Amino acid sequence: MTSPRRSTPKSIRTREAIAAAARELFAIRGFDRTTVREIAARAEIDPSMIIRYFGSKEALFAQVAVPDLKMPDLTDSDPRSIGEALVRHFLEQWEAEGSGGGLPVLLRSAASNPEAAQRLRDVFRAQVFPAVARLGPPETAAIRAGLVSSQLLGLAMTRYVLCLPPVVAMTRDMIVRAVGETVRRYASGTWADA
Amino acid sequence: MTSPRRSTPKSIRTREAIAAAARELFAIRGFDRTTVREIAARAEIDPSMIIRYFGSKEALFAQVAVPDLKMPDLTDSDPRSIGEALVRHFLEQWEAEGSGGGLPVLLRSAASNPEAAQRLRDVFRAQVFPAVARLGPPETAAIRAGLVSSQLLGLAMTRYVLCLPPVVAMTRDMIVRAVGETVRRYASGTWADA
DNA sequence: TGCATTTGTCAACAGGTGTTGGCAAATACG
DNA sequence: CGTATTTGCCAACACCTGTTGACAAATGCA
Repeated sequence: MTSPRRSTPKSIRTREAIAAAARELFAIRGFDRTTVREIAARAEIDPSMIIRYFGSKEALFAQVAVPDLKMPDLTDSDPRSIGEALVRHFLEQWEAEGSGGGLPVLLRSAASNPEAAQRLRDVFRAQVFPAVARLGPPETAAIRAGLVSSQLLGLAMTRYVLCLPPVVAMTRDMIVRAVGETVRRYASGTWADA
Repeated sequence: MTSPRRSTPKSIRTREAIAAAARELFAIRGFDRTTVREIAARAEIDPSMIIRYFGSKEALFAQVAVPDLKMPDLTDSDPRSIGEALVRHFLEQWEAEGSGGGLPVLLRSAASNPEAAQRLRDVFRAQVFPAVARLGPPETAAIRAGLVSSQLLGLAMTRYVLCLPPVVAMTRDMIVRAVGETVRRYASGTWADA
């Protein structure tokens, strides 16, 4: 008996083709409206391969919907510019990975898919919260992070998911200037000032 | 031949039972994850009745997903309080109608359902835009309304749809104070001030 | 009361879903 | 080269979907 061989170069290529096709479709249609057969067609393989490679449609989604926000450490930067920096980073992150990123995938499905929603809450707790916590008093960290998320998530919804015309038409710099100040206020916890 | 009679008291009752059940389920599961049979079970009638009364599942959704934001006219109120007034109105509106309102229904489905998204854009144009337009210079009306929507929609998403713990835990007054200032800035168009 | 119309139930349809097993071809390894 | 293993396609499964039509019961009107 010979040692069982696994993950040959060919299998890796198709595996990534499936993952790429899944990311694109999940990101523009959401989990429910994307069928296994559609993913297979885009990856140019048989639907049954998806099950063999990933086990199930849900498992494929779980492997594909893993956002990495790459949150920067803004502890040492000018407190007046952390808001604009955060917004700019968020926009660049989204538009760079296009509609194949983990965050677009999650945001499309989170409203109607409980597991996607849970995953998004995990992203908040593991990535947004720690980054925002450092920018103000610890006792208000959760609220500050929550408010920052409400604005950034709303921005992503209106601009990329819902495609509200005025928000889509705005340039990146316009958004950075307008929303940056909001995020700065939220992140630093200075909204109670009279 | 006698005149065909229609909309008897009994038919009206079941018709509204179907609509009510549909509103509740659409609002918590979204359009795709809600089945005709589920709606029928909750309304305690036969699935086929839904088709006979409304024509199709999509037509039922269209009849049920008609939000009325009841936007107040804030032209004559104190400019410094319009933000807080708008946020408070938005929160009360949402929590009053519970999960049976037209806006919750739409927001759950808009991310993955193109027709629901179009409907939400219509609500923006017909209700949010006119109300915000009066609160500042006309040439920036679209952008101001877009920014207001991004924050209010993000708030609804994080608090009611995604249920981000810190945002859920905040009291209504805390949200009004923190987010009100943001909405005021957006609505009046004073975010470019150095 | 008599009769047309409506309201409701049941069963079934056609189509699409995720998923499975079998089998031919390609592939890697001794 | 020979062979064990993998890769891929095909057909089919069991299930669920929205929707339809036939028929019985209830109902409103003259």
